[in-house]
Amino acid sequence: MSDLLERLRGRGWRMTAQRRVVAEVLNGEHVHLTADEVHARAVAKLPEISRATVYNTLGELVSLGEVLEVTTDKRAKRYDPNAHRPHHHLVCARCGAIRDVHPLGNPLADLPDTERFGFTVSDVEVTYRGLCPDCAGA
Amino acid sequence: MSDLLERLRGRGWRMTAQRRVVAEVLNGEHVHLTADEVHARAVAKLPEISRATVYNTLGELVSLGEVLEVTTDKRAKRYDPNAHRPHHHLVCARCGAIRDVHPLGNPLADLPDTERFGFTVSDVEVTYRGLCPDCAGA
DNA sequence: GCTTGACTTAGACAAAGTCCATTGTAGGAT
DNA sequence: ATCCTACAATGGACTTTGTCTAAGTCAAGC
Ligand SMILES: [Mn+2]
Ligand SMILES: [Mn+2]
Ligand SMILES: [Zn+2]
Ligand SMILES: [Zn+2]
Repeated sequence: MSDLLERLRGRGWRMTAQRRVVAEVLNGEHVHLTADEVHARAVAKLPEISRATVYNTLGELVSLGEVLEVTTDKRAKRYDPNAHRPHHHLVCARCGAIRDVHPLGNPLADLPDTERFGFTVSDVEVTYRGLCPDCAGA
Repeated sequence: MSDLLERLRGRGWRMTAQRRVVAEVLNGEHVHLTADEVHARAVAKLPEISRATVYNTLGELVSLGEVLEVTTDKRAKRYDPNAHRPHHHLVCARCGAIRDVHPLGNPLADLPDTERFGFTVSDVEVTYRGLCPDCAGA
């Protein structure tokens, strides 16, 4: 998305080949790649890009609110370019496939005051788990 | 809980000092310790217990359904002895405090068929985030 | 085209977790 | 009570994921 790149340049981001490539890799719907996966795809386009730069760039994109960190997987964080429409995730317990989903209702409203222990609750993260059609299809 | 130990012995678990100590450490409400924290507390009661044994025992307790793995923290998995009453978690974004919570309603019902992509959805995991009273009180 | 501070790099380091060969022991058998 | 043996514990090597740093490179403004 050159949209994204424009926006970042406007925010004073110095444009480099490495950052362009990372932004290109993080493009599309239902994209939830680990840092290593991003690195592997970036290397295919720009062989000399380093792991550290991928980590740095992902971290910056997260700070800037352009990419979300998702932790559906207990092993590695995943990076989600769909940061502008709030959503939750549906994960296949067998193969790990991840889809963006948009449930009805607001789970925040379902948490009664008596269950808040005085916390100021500001956010909720929901992960649905099950089997994808491929993995369920006997 | 000797309840737990009894149940496990009934299932053919060989009872050892190490397993007893790990089970003792995992006792109480709102307990969500990392493996290393479990190890530290276990060492206080049984100095020679090894890290590997703590990991093995926690893994077995999870397989047996007696302990839940919780991943509210992106760093280390946490182990939750409250496995018999389904619940969700409320996490302080600042200090990491974790409380068990029991929301109303069933978030599974809030996911329309059109948002299921053919998945067989069987479970949902909800994490509320905010600030605990201590961290919110400036 | 210079200059310069921001960016990139390779590799060391760290934290969380797994694996394995060896040693120890719980609990049934005698 | 003692023996046996399959199961469990141990320490350390190894892997994975991520962070940090010192030195080299380059985008962009002048
Ligand atoms: Mn997503
Ligand atoms: Mn819990
Ligand atoms: Zn699947
Ligand atoms: Zn707090």
